[in-house]
Amino acid sequence: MAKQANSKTRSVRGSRTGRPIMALLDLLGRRWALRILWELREEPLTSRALRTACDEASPTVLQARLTELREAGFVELGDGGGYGLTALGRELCETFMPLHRFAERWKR
Amino acid sequence: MAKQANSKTRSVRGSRTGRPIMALLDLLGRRWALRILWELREEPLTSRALRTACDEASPTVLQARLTELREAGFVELGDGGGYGLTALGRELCETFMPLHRFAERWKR
DNA sequence: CGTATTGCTACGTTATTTGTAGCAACGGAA
DNA sequence: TTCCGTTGCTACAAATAACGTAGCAATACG
Repeated sequence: MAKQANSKTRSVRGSRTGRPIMALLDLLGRRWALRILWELREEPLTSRALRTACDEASPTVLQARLTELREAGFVELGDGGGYGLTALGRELCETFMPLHRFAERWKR
Repeated sequence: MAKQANSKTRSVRGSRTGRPIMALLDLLGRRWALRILWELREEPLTSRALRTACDEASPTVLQARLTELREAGFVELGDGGGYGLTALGRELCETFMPLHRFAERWKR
C-alpha cells in the first residue's frame, strides 16, 4: 500500500527567507504535527491507532499533517500499512526529545 | 499491528491529560509559537521588531501567542518595554536549538 | 505643543480545524 | 463465494483560528 505522497506544492510560510529553519519551524508549528512525531517515536502506528493516540483528532487534519510530514521525509507509510518515522524523522524526533524532561520540570 | 493506545481520554488542547509534554506540544504547536521563541533567542525585541522578524505576521496572533507564552512563563515583558525570554524560556529554547543544525542538513 | 514610539485591540475577511459520515481496497473466516 | 472487520483516506458543513488593516491609550522624545 506504499503510496506516494501527493505533491500539493503548498507554500510554506516563513520559507521565503530561504532559511530551512523557518520552513521547519513552520511545518512543526502546525496543529498535531509535533504530536504525531511524538506518538510515532517508539513504533509505527496505523492511521486509526495514531488517531486514538492523538486523542481522536479529526482524520482530516491528521491526514493533512501526515502528507506534509511524508513530503518532508520524516514519516513514511510502511508496506504492510502503518505509519512510521523514517531515519530522518527519527533523527528529528531525537532533537526535541529533551522536551520531555523539560516539560516534566515545567509542569505549569 | 495496531497496538492499543492507552487511556488518553481528553483533548490536549485543554491539557487535561495531566501530562505536561502534551500541553507543551500543544502550546508549541500553535502558529508562530516556535518562531517567536526562536526570534527572541538572542535578545529581547519590541512587539514591532518581533513582528518584523516574524515576517509581518498579524499582531492579533502574535499578541495571542505572546500572552500564552507569558502565562507559560517562557516570555516576559521587560520594564523598559520589549519582549524577552525568561530563564525558563531560554532553557526551553536551548532544548530545540539543535533543530537549527538539523534543518541545515535537511534543506528539503 | 506635535510627533513618534511603545504594547495592544476591533473587526471583517479568509484559511484551517473539527466532527461526522462514509468510501474502496484488502484480508481472514466461514 | 459472501460476510465482516480492518486498512488508508476523503466529503462536507460547522466551528474555530489566523490574517490584514486600521486604530487606540500611554509614554517619551523634540
